[in-house]
Amino acid sequence: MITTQERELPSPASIRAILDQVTSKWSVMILIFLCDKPQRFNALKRNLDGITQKALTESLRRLERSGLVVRRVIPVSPVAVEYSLTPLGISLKDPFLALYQWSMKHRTTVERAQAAFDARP
Amino acid sequence: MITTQERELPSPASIRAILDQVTSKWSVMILIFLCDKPQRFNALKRNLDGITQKALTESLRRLERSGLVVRRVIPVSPVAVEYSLTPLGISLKDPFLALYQWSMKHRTTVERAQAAFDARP
DNA sequence: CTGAATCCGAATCGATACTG
DNA sequence: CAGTATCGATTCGGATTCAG
Repeated sequence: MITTQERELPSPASIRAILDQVTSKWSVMILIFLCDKPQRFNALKRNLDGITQKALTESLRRLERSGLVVRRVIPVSPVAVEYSLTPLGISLKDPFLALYQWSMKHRTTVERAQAAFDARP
Repeated sequence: MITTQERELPSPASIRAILDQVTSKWSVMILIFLCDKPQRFNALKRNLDGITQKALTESLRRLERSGLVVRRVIPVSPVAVEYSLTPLGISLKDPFLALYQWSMKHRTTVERAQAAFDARP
């Protein structure tokens, strides 16, 4: 029997809820790009190569909702919107960078494993 | 124009494909549990508290396909199946532990940020 | 015990069009 | 420029059933 009462360990489900926010579709890539400097909507869109407006909007909302990203409207014409990391967002930099570098390092290994798996009898 | 030819940097899309495998729904939690020791299907299911058979099966398949997990059938009766990490899977331990610990540490902060966001006018 | 197969409604996706 | 609205397509999730 697993309980969370009186324990400092939260339930797996509640941790996974957090992980879900943080590892959702474009989150890692967006955070990585925002680490460099605050960026505007279309700058992110260009960098992310392949993301749709809708997906980018939704991802940024989710990150904003979780307190990782700040959305700042700059009242010029036409309107500019700049996204930047909060301190909480910055605290994810190291873990995300580790994930990102892992992905770069092991990309071809993973791709080969997948191809081999798919070619199985 | 972005190309990947002759560059050591893969395209964002190809990196995200890898990240998707690795950060997909239950991956982090499964890998964390498998770090301790190889485990059987139902042991994982119990530990993961809330996962369905289908989701666990699919997650394990995905991890196996990407070369992170090995599935070993132990021919006893009734049949036992043990899942364990490959060296590649083990190499994810540190990044995932970092993510996991971040989630535990900042869980309440994130939850409060979400509640505040949702309560906005 | 460890799954595979199926069904079905819900959620998500991508493309397109439109707006301040 | 930075979105919102909409719609059809695909995928996903959970429940159930069956099998080696």
